[in-house]
Amino acid sequence: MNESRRIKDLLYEQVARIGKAACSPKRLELIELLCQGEKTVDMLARETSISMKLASAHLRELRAARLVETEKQGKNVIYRIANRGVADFWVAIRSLAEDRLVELRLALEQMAIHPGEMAPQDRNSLVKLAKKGEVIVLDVRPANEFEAAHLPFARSMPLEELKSRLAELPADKTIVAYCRGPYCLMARDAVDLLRKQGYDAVRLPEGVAEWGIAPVR
Amino acid sequence: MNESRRIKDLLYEQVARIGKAACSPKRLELIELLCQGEKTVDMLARETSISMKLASAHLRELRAARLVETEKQGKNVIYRIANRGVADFWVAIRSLAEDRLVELRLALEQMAIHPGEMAPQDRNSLVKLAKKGEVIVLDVRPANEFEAAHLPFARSMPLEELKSRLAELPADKTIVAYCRGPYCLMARDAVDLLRKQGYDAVRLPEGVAEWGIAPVR
DNA sequence: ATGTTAGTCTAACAATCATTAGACTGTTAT
DNA sequence: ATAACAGTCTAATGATTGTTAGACTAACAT
Repeated sequence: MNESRRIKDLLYEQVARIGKAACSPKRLELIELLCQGEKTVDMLARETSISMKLASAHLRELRAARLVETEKQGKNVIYRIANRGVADFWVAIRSLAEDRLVELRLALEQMAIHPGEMAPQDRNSLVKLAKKGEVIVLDVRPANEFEAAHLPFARSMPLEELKSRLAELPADKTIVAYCRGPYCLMARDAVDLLRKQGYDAVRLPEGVAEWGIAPVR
Repeated sequence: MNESRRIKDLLYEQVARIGKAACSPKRLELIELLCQGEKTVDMLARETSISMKLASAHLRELRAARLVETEKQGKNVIYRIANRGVADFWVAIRSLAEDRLVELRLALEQMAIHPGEMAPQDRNSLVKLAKKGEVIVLDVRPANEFEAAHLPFARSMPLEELKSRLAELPADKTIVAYCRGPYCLMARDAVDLLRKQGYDAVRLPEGVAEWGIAPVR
């Protein structure tokens, strides 16, 4: 009888290792970033506004749970998610959180007060429109993230370059901007800028993780 | 710039509340139990081999994350999972853990050394066989869990009653026993007993949560 | 060789969490 | 009324974490 207790405790303890990896806000943010593509420690530290030391410590936890893998390249250490299941898990825990926690839904609604928020629509029809060139799907993340993975028929134009590259965008097409996902504000800022310039722009609050597109390499 | 940092921190913090609920082995075990159907605090405490006080404290955490709900019934407090999404999450985190953690896979293989472990097979064909009565799908969990939710065409025969009710089982049919899921040992014990009695019995290491069947009420 | 960059490791402190004990609150039974 | 039951709440403990600082290492540049 106590035998099976020991076995059980062992099993649940292992599953809890994944929970432990997911119980810190910063670690979740790191996972989301890594879903966009591989990154070095200080890229991750800068994006999450924490010290490299702290980033390193959090990444160690994620590695202990085998959710991320590393590779040394020159003097950099490159982190990436272990596989697509990790990205799926990030989407799953986020969607459970949004389902259960009113506070989170409220905060997201606050964000959506900005003009140009897009109602989540059918992905297939968006892809068709993008394929025919009837809308421009604009990826405003840094270029290396676009290279690692992007939505079908998307064009890369990182937020920092947007202002100076406006001439490349046709003024008569609807522009659908997206970034890292619903918690990332780059697409929102891009839409603000585009609308001020007279473009018909909307934000798609999804990214490659939500579309189930895994980064290459 | 710092404005969006604050917003982001808030969002990830909310998601981390779900992670925190899932970072303790005992809380995961409680979630799994509640996936079988509603239960009182001391039922949960007994099943998980912890004190009622500790169970109460863990359940408070789960309630803070809105993963469970309570209802007072007489002098008992009844806990149940908030909705089916919670059960889906339990299956998701477990499957990520099994994918990523060799230690967990090894422990599960140890368990499967027992005779009568069934290879995970097509659910539809199992249901068809059960419907035609060509196999007996046997639910060996306590009766109230069977009532809350069970696999299609399953028969209830709780493990404790199994020995005394053997006469009810046809000796010429294959018996597929299941319980609360892969981490529960009741079906394994049932299969051991049935095989000793000469039955052709196998264990299906799945339960209602894995089949996406939510408990009623 | 020396310094710089990019990162890890260890130790330490503070903060949080798990667990238990003890007092407390309703509810039912007598 | 009183006792028993089922559970919560508070406070206290020890154990784990989060976070930072300082020493360290490996790769590259000069």
